[in-house]
Order: sequence, then structure tokens, then C-alpha cells
Amino acid sequence: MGRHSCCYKQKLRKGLWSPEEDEKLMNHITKHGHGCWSTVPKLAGLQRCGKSCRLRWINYLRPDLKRGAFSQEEEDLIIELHAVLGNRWSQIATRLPGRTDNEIKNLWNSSIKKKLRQKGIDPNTHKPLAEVEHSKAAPTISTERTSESSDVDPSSGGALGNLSHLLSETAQSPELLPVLGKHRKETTSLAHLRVPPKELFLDQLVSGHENLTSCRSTGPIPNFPFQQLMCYNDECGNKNGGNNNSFWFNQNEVRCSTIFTVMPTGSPLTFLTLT
DNA sequence: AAGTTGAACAACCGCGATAAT
DNA sequence: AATTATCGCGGTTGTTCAACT
Repeated sequence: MGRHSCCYKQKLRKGLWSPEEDEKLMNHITKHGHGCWSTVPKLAGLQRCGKSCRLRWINYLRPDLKRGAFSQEEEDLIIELHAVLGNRWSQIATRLPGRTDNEIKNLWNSSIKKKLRQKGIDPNTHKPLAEVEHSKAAPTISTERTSESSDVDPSSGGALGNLSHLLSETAQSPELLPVLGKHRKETTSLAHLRVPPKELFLDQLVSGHENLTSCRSTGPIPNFPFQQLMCYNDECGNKNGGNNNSFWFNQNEVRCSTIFTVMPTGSPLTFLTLT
């Protein structure tokens, strides 16, 4: 496990990017693609480490980024996905085309957490706060992790624990997850989620576990059934700013919208074979 | 007007995973 | 098989700016 070499290099710029730096990076990647990130700064004439260039590109310069405020639908979707995936922001981001993991993480920490608490929902466990407080006050041999610093952690087995909780709770009492009840009106795109929650979440888990690292470098390709959710972006008014310069979407020039078009709408596992 | 506070956003850091040698 | 280089992720910190006192 070698440390990232750039960590030790001196004389590299840090902090906010200037417009000139942005332009250099944009020009370079536009012409040559990023290739090996560690060589990008040198080739682009930047006094930055490759890691910094990569981050800047992914979080800010990529042409397929949506920018702007999150819609209510997006926020709701983030909450739902977080309930299943926990803090796996990159996984969540793959279901929100045009949004970055960093952006979603920031939104979660600065806004959504607060809103959930105001609604009486613990943002870490997605359970009612009263229930969480009660379990804190009277600790049992439960393996459930405590809140605050330890969010839902799918990788530790807690996810499945939480998932089973969610599966039963959401199926039976929508009020425990307001987004699944009050806010998901039939008029919203989330009405597409009218599939049994258990099937939906299991599909997600299966695809997530089998395909954990697949999306990042080749573009955020959403998995069914969320791909249906996202179709409204392209098919119902192109809400993502009408961004058609999609050749950036990944290096294989597979367009997100192309995948939506090509993919059959009913087979989540079929999709996995394409990634 | 100046200082303080908090929200939102941008970027960095450290680590694990994995490909390459 | 061991080591090294790189990538990608999540947590954390830093910066900016608006609202408030």
C-alpha cells in the first residue's frame, strides 16, 4: 500500500482553483482525456498534484455536471438511497446523474440531516428519533451502531440489519420514512418506485455488491430501477440543463441516455452484464 | 459599520483496493 | 509473492458569504 506520491511533493499549489488553472485543466482533458491522473498536471502545465486535478475535474469541471440546487425529488431519492446504502456517497451519486458524491455528501451533512431531525427521524438510522433515544438510554446487546459519527454502515453487516428493519418498516408503515409516504406523491417521478420495496432494495443490494467499483471511472451509470427514476431527466424535459455534450460521459462514449434507451426496463441483473 | 455565527460549498487528507512491476 | 504506484472513496477541514446582533 504505497502512499500517494503527490502527498510528499513540495511546491505544489493547494487551495482554491483559479480560473486559469481550470482553463488549463479543461483544455488538456478536452484534447487528450485525463489518461493517467498523475501525469495530467505536468502535461497540462499545472502546479497541482494529480489527485487534486482529478477531484477538480470530477467535482467541478466535468461538462455533464448538473450544478444548481437539488430538487425535492433528488433530495427524497438521496434519503431513500442513504437508508439502503449508508454513507456510500459514490454509490448514491451513480443514481443521480449530474451530481457528484461530494455534492451529495455536502448536501446531506449541511441540510438533509437537519431536515430529517426536524421531522423526528434519526438521519443515521432512519428510525424515529424517539426510538433511537430509547435504545441509547437502555443499551442492549443489539449490534446496532450508535449514531452521529457512525452512519449506516452497509459493509459491516449493519446494512443488512438496517435493511431488514427498513424492509419491514417501510413496507408496513410508510410514516417511518416520510419520503416514502408523504412526499412521494404520485405526481412525482418517484411514483415510478411503485415496486415492492423489498424487491427494490434487494435489487439494489445485489447490484451494489456485485458492482461496487464499476461506475466511477467510466461514468455514473445508474442501476435499475433507479434508472427509470432518472429517465425523467432525459425524457421528460431534459432537466439537467439540456447537456448534450455527452461524449464526456465516459471514455467509452457510452451515453447515459443511450443506456436508458437501450436497456430493457425490467431486468436489473441484465444491466450488470453491461458494466 | 463592525463583529459574530452558521450554512453551503470546495478542497484536502488518509486509507483501502487493486493494477502493475 | 512481495512491493510499488495509482485510483477512488469517505471523513474532515478550510473558505466564502449572507444573515444576524
